[in-house]
Formats: sequence, structure tokens, C-alpha cells
Amino acid sequence: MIELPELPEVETVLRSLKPKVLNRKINRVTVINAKTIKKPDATAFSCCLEGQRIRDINRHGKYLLFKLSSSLVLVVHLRMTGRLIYKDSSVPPDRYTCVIFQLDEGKELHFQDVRKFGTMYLISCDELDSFPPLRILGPDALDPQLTLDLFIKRLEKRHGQVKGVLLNQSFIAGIGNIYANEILWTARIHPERWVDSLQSWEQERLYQAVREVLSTAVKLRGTSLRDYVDGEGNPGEYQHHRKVHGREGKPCPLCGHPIIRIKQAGRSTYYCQFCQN
DNA sequence: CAGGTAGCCTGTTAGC
DNA sequence: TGCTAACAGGCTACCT
Repeated sequence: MIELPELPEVETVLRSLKPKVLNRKINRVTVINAKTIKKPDATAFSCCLEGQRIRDINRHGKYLLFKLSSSLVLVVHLRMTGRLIYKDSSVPPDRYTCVIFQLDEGKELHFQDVRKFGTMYLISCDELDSFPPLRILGPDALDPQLTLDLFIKRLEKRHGQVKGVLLNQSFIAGIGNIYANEILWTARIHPERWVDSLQSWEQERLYQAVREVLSTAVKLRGTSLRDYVDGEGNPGEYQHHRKVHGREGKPCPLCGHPIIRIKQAGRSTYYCQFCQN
């Protein structure tokens, strides 16, 4: 079973890396897998980054944003199997290393990615709001400004099944398949429900579940099923708290009935047919 | 224009 | 046992 970095995992990577790389200088960048770099080309990417200092790290949904000197922003998406690992330069890169950032003081930041789906962009900070992958994102799912009112307003503009809406990053950003399943179980809403049919108390339960599930997962440093580790290579703990995801046939923690698995838009959905209506 | 889906990738696993 | 095929999955691009 493969895990994927969603909001809590990306937030954990950010928190573990930030104290280590803040205000550190990038001395040299080696691109091993050119396809990781989407913009500009790999040569320009390395060239522009050399000599930059990392001034801040932010996150929007599943995107990591490294703010650099000279008004540049390094945008990183880990997709399924991407990792950012901080290590000593004496440790050789592993076979999945796609990009190496050599920092000062003999340290390196390695981007490793088994499936090579992860992406990086280097853009100027005034491009941030208009930059296509970021422009379409809704508010971050844990953004304090995402109030219940705003959540419901955005929800009521949506159509289709509630699971699909949760996964749509233009609705709110950061939720992937694992947490969508966990959120819907917590909200006791059937994943195939049409969003238009949700009653106001169900909309509110959904909002509360989004916040509760994601903030708990952040506290537990994310879910580690196989690939995900934080910036120091440590796994998270949320996998022990999962109620439905990856638990087909196992008892629902609330009612004991077996968890059902179905496919929605090609992705596995896990739910309890008794608790979720 | 909204909704559906192929393609990107490779390690793991189910099935023969 | 050993091989193959299906599967996992976020996002973009393309299609209807």
C-alpha cells in the first residue's frame, strides 16, 4: 500500500525543514532528473538558484513555497512519492534522488522521488498569484480565514459527489484520497452523496471534520504507510488513527460493520455503509 | 463549460 | 516458483 503526501504530510515536512534551512545559502544545484523541473529548464533552474538564500518556507495546500532572496520562489509539489531530505554532504544520494541542493556548512537537501511525478518550478514572487498551478487553488483547508460561512458558500457553488468535491483543489486545497475518506467517515456522510443534497447540519459536520481530521494528522506528523517521511526521514503516526482508509473488510470503529471499498473516479473510497448516510 | 479520462512513473502485489 | 498484469495516485492536458 502506498501513501501520498497530503496537507498534514507537507506541513510536517515544512516544520521539520524550516529550522534547518532557513537563511541558509544554496551553493550549487544538481538536477539528476530533468523532468522534475517544469520551469524554467534544468540549466536555468540550477543557475538561478545558485547563491540564493532561503528566506522563508510556506505552504498552500500540498505545495511548498521556498521564498528566496532576489524575489524568487521555489515551488515544490511532492505528488505521490516525493521526499525532501536534509542530510550531511558526506551521505551519498540514493538511487531515487532527482535533485540535489548543496547548501553551506556541508549540508544538502535531496529531493528523492521513486515515481518521478514530483514537480518543481522557479518563479518570481510577483508571478505567484497568477501562476497556473497555484492560481486555481482554493483556500488552504487549515487556513484560519476559512470560516464555516465561507466553507458553506464555496460548497454551495459545487456540484457532483461530495468525495470528488473534497479532492478538488480549487474548492479547498490540501485534501487527498486518504484524508477525504477519513473526513467523510468523521462527518458521517456517504462519499457518493451529491453536495447539493447536504443539509446545513451536514455541511457543518463536514467543515468540522475537515478541520479536526487534518489538525489531528498534523499533530501526529502525518500518515506513513510506505513512502512518506519528514525532512529528517522520520515517519508520521496518523496511520494508527485511520478509521476507514485501507481498512476494507475490517470493522468500523464505531459500529463494527465491515468497511466497504468502492471506486470513485478511479480512486479507492473506503466507508462504513451504516455510519455514513 | 463541466465532467470524464489518458498519461506520467515504478515498486508492490494479486493472480495464473 | 516465476512471470505478468493490475494497481496505487495528484495533477495536467485533452476529449466529449
